[in-house]
Amino acid sequence: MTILKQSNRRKEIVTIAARLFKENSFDRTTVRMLAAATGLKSGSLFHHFKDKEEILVAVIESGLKKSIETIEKTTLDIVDADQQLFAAIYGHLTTLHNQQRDAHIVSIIDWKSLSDESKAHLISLRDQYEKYWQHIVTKAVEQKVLTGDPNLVRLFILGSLNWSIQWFNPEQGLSIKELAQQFYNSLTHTPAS
Amino acid sequence: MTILKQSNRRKEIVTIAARLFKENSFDRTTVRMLAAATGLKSGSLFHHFKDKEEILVAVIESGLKKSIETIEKTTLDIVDADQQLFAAIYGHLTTLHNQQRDAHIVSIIDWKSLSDESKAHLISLRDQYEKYWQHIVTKAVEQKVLTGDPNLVRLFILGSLNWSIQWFNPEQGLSIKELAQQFYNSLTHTPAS
DNA sequence: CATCAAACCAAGCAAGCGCTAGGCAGAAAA
DNA sequence: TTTTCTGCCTAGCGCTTGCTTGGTTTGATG
Repeated sequence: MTILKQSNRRKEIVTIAARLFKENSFDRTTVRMLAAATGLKSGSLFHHFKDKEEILVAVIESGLKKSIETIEKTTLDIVDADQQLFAAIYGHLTTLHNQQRDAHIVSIIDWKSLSDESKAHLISLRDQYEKYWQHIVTKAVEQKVLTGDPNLVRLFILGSLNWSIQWFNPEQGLSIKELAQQFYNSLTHTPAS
Repeated sequence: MTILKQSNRRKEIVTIAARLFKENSFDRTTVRMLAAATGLKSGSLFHHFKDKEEILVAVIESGLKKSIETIEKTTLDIVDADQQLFAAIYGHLTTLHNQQRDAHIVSIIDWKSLSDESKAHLISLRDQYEKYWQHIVTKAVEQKVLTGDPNLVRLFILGSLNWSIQWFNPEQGLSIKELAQQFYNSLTHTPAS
């Protein structure tokens, strides 16, 4: 609201902050660590952000926006419910583990560190993202690809995917696409090829 | 190592700490908050624990032990793979959301705040718990109740269940048992009754 | 060249943090 | 009765934290 034009410097800081927040969590990342990583002195950060929390908000916001962008691009022009479901799974795992990964991961982990005001703004973004999922899951249930209350099924699936940040490492073993395939198969009871 | 006999006072502190850690996270819970909640002065806590991290370790340990106890009691004498799976799901959700809930939740959230030495000890406990799950899932796959690589399927399921701490509230709407049932149905594609 | 705002630095403050040291009361042990 | 031990308090130390203040550099613009 204050700074309309997102300066490049700001974006750089957000990118670096996302990485540090992911590695250490928000609370354990000090402004001095952020300063060192960005090549600034600690005080100079507050020229770009009014306080530390504003950095976190910017990080989470960027991650959520990227996720929304991804799910729009990769699912909106698919007709079949099962293919659409797979695309959504693959897209979600990609934003988590690969492209822009850091930002989305932070949005999953550090909600607790946010003040109520900041939360309200970000929750509406998150809701927007989940609406896409809701639509996809509902269609999949109607066409018997999935079973159960769409609302709960959506929560089950997203939880499962989000949890992968705890154990999945794309640099060893499975690729992201393979993981998505395995996940889709288990979910829909499709036998392995 | 120092205190072999677990004093009652220690257990009380662990219980209260579990609640606070869950509400605020470990990092945002100060020793002064712990002291206030236990009715002690902040310094007195260190008569029972050598440092703050030892309190976290004790909390997580108690939560994991409770989970192991629960899965043993509720699944070990069941023969059918599908019933065993349901019991494990129900048991896990129970330790998360009801009985002793705070402790297990903390073990899910606050791994990052642990030093490497503390982690090693707790991971072996967690592995022990997951071995039970591995066994149950493997059997379920063999009997076509579930589909896919048992290792991955286990991670999918536990992730999904753990994620429920982000959105599920047993005091409004669904009961824990109903949630478990819904989850089981979606997972196995069992049509709703 | 002069101007001015944006971007940064140097220095440090106030508050809060985990934790320690030393002492004291009361019960148990000798 | 004296000693010992446990559980707690009082007081505060040393350090780190997020953030502020006042001044300096830089680069674009008239």
